[in-house]
Amino acid sequence: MANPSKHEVKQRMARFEQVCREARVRLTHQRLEIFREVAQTGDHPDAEMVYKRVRERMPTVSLDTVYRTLWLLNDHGLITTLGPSRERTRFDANLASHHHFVCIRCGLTRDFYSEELDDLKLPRSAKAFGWIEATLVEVRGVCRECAGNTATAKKPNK
Amino acid sequence: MANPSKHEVKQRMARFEQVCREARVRLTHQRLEIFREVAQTGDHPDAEMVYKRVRERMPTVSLDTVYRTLWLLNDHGLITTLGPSRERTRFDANLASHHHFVCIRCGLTRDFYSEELDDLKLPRSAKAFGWIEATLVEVRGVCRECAGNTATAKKPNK
DNA sequence: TTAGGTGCAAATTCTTTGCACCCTG
DNA sequence: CAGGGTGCAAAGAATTTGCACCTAA
Repeated sequence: MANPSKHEVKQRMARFEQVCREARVRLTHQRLEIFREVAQTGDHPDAEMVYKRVRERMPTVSLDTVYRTLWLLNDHGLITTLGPSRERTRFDANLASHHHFVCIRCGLTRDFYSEELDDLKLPRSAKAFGWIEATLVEVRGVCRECAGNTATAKKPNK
Repeated sequence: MANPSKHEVKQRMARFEQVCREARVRLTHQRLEIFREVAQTGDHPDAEMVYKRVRERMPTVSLDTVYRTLWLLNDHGLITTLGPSRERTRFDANLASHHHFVCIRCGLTRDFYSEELDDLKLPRSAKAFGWIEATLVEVRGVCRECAGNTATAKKPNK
């Protein structure tokens, strides 16, 4: 398993406590356990998975607390989401090899092309996971419209 | 707008008709319009957006037909999805710069590190979209377990 | 003490499904 | 003309919210 080291987990927990204190966010048992669960695994669980695992140690947590806590952690920069956060599935008819620019404020996603990027040299650690079909580069940034217009920004999660 | 050229759209439509015929999938008005909608835009719409736009031309389509058709097109390789298809939001406590290996069969996602990949040279076309915060590489492939065990594969969408 | 946080249950939102009728091949 | 495809309505999932009680600071 490619889980973070004990040391790394400790660092994450420390940062979590620090950020919570600075932001005046209460350190409850639930939050502690929910964060610990995400911090100590390398497999990027979804809310349901976190819920199941935390419940083993803390049988009274509720799923809605897990959701609330995960988004809270996300809003405070303690965790991130894989792929576009809180969005529905989006479709793409471009079958040619291409890459994406994604605006982290409004979600705008545009294709771009680069032969150089289509054929990246990958480190051994990446190849070790299995057979590789394709690599694609996701460029995260702020699109021109959002950069020029603060109001375009997505509302933070409360 | 970075939409595909008229010529490109025509090619996509032609491929669509060809694939449908080969797969014995009926070419209905609905499918034609739904595919056209995805094929002619560069903005990666979700099901709801496709529905709204198609309905302007074809006021009787239903949302469920849009869903069914999009997944059908996906299953036949005529379109793809952005990010992990049909999955819920997944969380990640790894704040260090890193990249992902994603198994296209089972969804396994693992981190890997590469200073070289952290600092890719991007083409001008990518920079033109706006301010760039970070780039991350997504390696798509088949993990070792799935490669060795066909049964692990995710069921195709019916 | 006291405002923020939690669990519960109900509400929403998004997506899928069953069924009778319709239309492509 | 036959069987796949569609629209409708209803079911199912996934996620969020209102509220009364609880608890960290």
